[in-house]
Amino acid sequence: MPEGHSVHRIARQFARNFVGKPVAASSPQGRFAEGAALLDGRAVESVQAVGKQMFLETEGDLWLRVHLGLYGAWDFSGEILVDPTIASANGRMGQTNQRGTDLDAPILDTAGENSLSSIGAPRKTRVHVRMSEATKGLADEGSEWPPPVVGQVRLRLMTDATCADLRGPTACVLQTPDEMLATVAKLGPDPLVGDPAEGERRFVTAVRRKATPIALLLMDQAVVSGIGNVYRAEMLFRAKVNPHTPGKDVPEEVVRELWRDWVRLLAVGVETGQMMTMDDLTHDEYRAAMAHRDDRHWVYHRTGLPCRVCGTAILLEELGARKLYWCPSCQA
DNA sequence: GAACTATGCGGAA
DNA sequence: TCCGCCTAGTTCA
Repeated sequence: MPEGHSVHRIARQFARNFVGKPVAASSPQGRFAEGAALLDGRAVESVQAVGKQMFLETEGDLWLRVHLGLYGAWDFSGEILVDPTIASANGRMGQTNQRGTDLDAPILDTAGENSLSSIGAPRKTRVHVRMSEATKGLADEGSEWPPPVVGQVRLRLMTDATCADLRGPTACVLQTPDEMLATVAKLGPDPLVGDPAEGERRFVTAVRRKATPIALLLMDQAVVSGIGNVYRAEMLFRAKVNPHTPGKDVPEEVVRELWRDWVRLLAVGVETGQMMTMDDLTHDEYRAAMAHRDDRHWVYHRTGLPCRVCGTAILLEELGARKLYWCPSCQA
């Protein structure tokens, strides 16, 4: 479900609230009982997001690899230190509401009064925001500790103050350091991992070597990490590229432009928790666009609606079993 | 309460 | 290329 920005936000939450502390691990649902038993009691040493995957390192050279897939989500509760680089810290991360935002982030106006670039010591909160249907009703029982288990919790990680519940992941496995490195080695560059210039080089090389349509390459996690169906459609529109263009036929300068756009979009997404792809709109224009559900992007989810730029009806087609939205005129 | 949908992906065919 | 995973929100009856 979440694209790369959400996973980076989650990793920051773990960095703030779990790294350096011993963790109690359990699998209330039972499907990760053995893994949880192995993790239980270990200190968390580091956490890292690469693309759509998160890696949590514990003492004893054990790595937890989590991929949220389409449905996965982390719920944080209890006492939470807010990472000053992200908009807010609490609640559900990964799963998003229909507007396509992380539920932990305000829907609107995050760049204004709730400024993200605030400096200073992390704030401490003791909120217990619950957004999903499955977990609602607990907001008034925020003092309960440990939090009651609601729904299918694959893995619960708890320090003495903070609780993180994982539901519905595609992958939740333990790895050795070598296995973890092998997993990362298969992934394309992530703008927030390593040197972005080196990432650009790898991306350009990978794209321009293949005859595969650029729309498929952007979704290929071996080519570039973290881009999902929303960012894919929006990036191609922003670059005015026909989705069917073979990678090798996309001019090198345009490929570089795509990478740099991903660098920008990911940074904004991590800060705000929103996939803000219409950043060149004025504040008022953006507000107006946000006013209607499913109408916050250039082309994503806008089948049949007039293109915001030229008025042509936005097309929907299936490509690689995923829905592709694009403007046949702007992206001719 | 059923049906449908989803920002993903691995494996079977 | 299609299916299944496995969860939750929305829509519709």
